Amino acid sequence: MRYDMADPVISETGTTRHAVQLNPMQVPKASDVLANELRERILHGDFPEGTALPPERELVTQTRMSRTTVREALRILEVQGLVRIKTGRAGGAFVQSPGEESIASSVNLLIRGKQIRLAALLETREAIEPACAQLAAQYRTDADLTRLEEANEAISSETGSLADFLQANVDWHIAVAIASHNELLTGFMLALSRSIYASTDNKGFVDAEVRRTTVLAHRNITKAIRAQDAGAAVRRMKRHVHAYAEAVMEVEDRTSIEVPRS
Amino acid sequence: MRYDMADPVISETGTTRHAVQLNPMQVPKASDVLANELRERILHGDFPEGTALPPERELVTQTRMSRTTVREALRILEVQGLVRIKTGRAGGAFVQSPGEESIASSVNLLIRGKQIRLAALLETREAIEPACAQLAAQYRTDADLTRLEEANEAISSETGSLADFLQANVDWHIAVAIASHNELLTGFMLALSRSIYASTDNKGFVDAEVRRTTVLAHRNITKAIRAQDAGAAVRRMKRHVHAYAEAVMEVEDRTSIEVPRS
DNA sequence: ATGATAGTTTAGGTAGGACCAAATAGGCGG
DNA sequence: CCGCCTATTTGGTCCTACCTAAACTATCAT
Repeated sequence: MRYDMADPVISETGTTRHAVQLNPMQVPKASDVLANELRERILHGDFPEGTALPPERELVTQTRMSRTTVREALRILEVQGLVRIKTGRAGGAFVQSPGEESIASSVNLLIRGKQIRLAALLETREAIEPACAQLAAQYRTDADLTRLEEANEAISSETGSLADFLQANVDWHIAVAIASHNELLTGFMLALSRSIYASTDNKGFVDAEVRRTTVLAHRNITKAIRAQDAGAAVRRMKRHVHAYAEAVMEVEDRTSIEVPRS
Repeated sequence: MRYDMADPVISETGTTRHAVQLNPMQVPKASDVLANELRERILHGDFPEGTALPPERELVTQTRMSRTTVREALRILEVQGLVRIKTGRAGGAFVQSPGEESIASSVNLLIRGKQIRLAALLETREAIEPACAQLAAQYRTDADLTRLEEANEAISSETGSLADFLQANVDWHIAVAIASHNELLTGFMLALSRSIYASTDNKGFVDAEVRRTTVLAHRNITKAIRAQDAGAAVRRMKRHVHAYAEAVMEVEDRTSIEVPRS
């Protein structure tokens, strides 16, 4: 749609007028404006991580906005994980770069809000995690291997409770993601694993048998990653998560899920 | 760590005291408390989508908090995409379920904030998109096919500007994701595509040749999806995005990227 | 001197009131 | 019945005051 200048029009009073045509315009909230400004500056790297923004009352004098508005803006940035706010003297808003946590929580919101099917979660994991394994095999460092081994040990203890097992399970999967050295994938996996963990928790299909198989699969995949055998890592991870998905879906039988709070 | 009750101690004044041991405690902000409460209720489904929360001033009387606090809480929910706030009479906070948008924006923040390498973005896409293609082949509806065809036509016009081409390109990829009928994957792809689009924009390696190849690849993949040939869809998509990634990286030569504003 | 303790200062957190701006509901006149 | 206008509701902004948290400082007792 185009809005052209209209011809001048003479009104009854004789004044020359131009019939201006205005499109419905959006008046952004003051706090959003401030928040956007600060966000851009932060992301642009104007303030290195850890530096403190000016105190609220000074932002007030600088921006000539009310303290309410300034505070709202800072709150927004806090929710988005761009600043961390500390109280007390020498407190204030400290710049930080949003971590995987922020992704995870927003993914969690999506999952809970849209009541995403467990099947979809598992599908997504089947898509992402083999790739993580591949990259992990390529780029893993010694520290990554250590983390994997630790998780493996924790998961192996036959005596642990179900919750312990599931937690160790999640830890291992996260460790693989971290080893991929791809922060995006890591963020996704973090969010996914937690949600899957949560929905698997009360399914109660994890028996001793499942635990043994899981431990074995993890060991083999870890071995492939250590050997930097990307092909094997992909293949085994693919089989592992697929088997898990199948097992879950067998128990599940197409039910809508409940993902508990974060 | 455990905190046990200590034995009673007699102070010099003769008063009987119990040396209570307190762990550093976190005093949550009032607005967070309210926000959490409302969030849980919303996600729990207490308010169906589209219903309006009570007006601010009524929440004030109900919660006995100040309006400032109530407003902050609502603002948080708005940022998280759980409510949409309208002004004016009959306005207020309307419940909505967080869409792919919220994921996309938070992923975008992560990418910009952590200065994620273009290589990592492409890696991630290589991980996700073949899976999208597979699922699309399985679950695509007629509407999905229509969307794919439309994007294909838009992209085919040799006369369009670079920006048009890239936009149509993104649209097609998104269409594939949508066809997968997996909202999580769709959200991821949405975020990814935009960022990749943005960073590819000023690389200027997209010439007529690249455009022809792209169109061709899209056509073939679309065909596979139409024919519900999951295997072919995966294979072709894999090759397509991999080729694209290789081409980009060749031009890129390991440079840190600049992803412009959302 | 030294170490505990009580102020002091600087920051964010909460409260409540006043007023502005947007948008609709509802009444009024044609 | 329709269009206009006003009244009212509801969010947006500002202001001012006061509370609380935390770090610094001076003071006082040992």
